[in-house]
Amino acid sequence: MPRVATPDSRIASRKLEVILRHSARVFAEKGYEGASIRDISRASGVSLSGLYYYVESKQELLYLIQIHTFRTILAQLYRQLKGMSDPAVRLRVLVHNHLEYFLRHPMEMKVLAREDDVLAGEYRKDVAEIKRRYYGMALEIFEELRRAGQARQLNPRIAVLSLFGMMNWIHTWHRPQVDPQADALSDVMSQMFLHGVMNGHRVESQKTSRAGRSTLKVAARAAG
Amino acid sequence: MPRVATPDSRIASRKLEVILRHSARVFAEKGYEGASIRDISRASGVSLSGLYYYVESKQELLYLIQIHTFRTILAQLYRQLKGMSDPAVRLRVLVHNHLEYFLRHPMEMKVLAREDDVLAGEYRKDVAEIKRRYYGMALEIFEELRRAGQARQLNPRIAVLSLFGMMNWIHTWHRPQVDPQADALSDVMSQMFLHGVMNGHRVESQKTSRAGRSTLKVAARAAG
DNA sequence: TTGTGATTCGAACGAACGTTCGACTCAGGA
DNA sequence: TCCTGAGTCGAACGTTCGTTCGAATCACAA
Repeated sequence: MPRVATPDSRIASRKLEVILRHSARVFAEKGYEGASIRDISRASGVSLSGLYYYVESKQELLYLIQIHTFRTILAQLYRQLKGMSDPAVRLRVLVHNHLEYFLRHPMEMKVLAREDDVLAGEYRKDVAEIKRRYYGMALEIFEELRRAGQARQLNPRIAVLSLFGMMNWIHTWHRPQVDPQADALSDVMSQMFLHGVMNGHRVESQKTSRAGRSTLKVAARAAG
Repeated sequence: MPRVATPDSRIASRKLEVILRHSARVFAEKGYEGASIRDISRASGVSLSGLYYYVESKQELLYLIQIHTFRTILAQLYRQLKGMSDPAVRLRVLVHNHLEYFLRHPMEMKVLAREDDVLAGEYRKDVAEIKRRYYGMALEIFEELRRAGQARQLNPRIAVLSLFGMMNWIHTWHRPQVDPQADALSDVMSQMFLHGVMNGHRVESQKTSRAGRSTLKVAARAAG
């Protein structure tokens, strides 16, 4: 069953699934470069050379983990957005979908967030493309928010990438025993993104904002 | 001059400075594990064995980069916060200080953000401690914001870590030629953190918030 | 000039790396 | 019974890894 070209049919093999699951754990724990094929062999219970029956190289291991994770998240997102039209709700769905998947698959999440630069060639292009599709979805939703007259005049690229930053950084600090789970967490983060942490006070005008900035400038100068 | 215990006196050596600067670049480009001492030797123009006159191990290279960066950021922050009392301004100072340093030292920033788990033993403890101090500063400022009655009832840990997520994620996407510089960027991110991206609409009440959440639940169920 | 400690480096160490190869087992069809 | 192809693995390949060591060079005080 393995040895085929398309990633999806590859994953059809039960044993490859097991290998990928253990690989994700090992990559998450030691990083891609820090993890050795021998570590993965030991963790998955497959002999060193046996791994190469299912996979062409260490890079392909990482590629399969990344591409499968992105595909799944994106497919779930499309399904959940169907029928939703209110931009604010659509954004909350995106956040919830992202966090729900990430907290259910913390190892894959860590690998996705950290091993961004290591893939090369066709692997890299493939992953970059699906990632761009995902980013595009978020951007679209934010633009809808703006068109609906609800979002302020912000650089959309920065707004969306900041949102992803909030979400993806979770892998560095989230402890399941201590921190809120996906439902509560996505509520908080959606609220923060949409309305910030401040209370009833109105948003500063552009003018006050400028004044605030120059305050910083003065402070910086005073501090040397 | 080198071969001394305290990191600060170590950096007093000009040549060690050069080595650390090139090390940071190499670590940023290939990751800690992916980078070899030979890469660093080549980049810094110091022979392979020559490096070990200035440094005990590859780990110490990473340690010196991280500890020096944190020390500098923290010291600058203390200086700039002196005399500022308005919590909102203090927060903006923190954000500006963070981004200003990070965009001026993108390599160190990448190393700090990515190589969080690789240090061991005393190195690890040292870095963890100063990082905790930095996090504590942010937490304090957020609590001031709350005491001043300005911040909503949010889990402070999540709020602060989300802010750091926004800021630290920058290393994955910021292109100096395309994206705003530190001043503009810290304005946008401070505003986003404080007031969110939404327009004049009032923050949803707790009740509407719950309704919003259950909307997601229904959507998730409908989507299977 | 000689001696000394700081600095630099070429060459080598053993260990670990990703990958390959040929042999083996085993189930199922002829 | 024999053959075939999928699945599995031990052993080894050549390379690269972090680190060490002893010798060479240097600046400078005696």
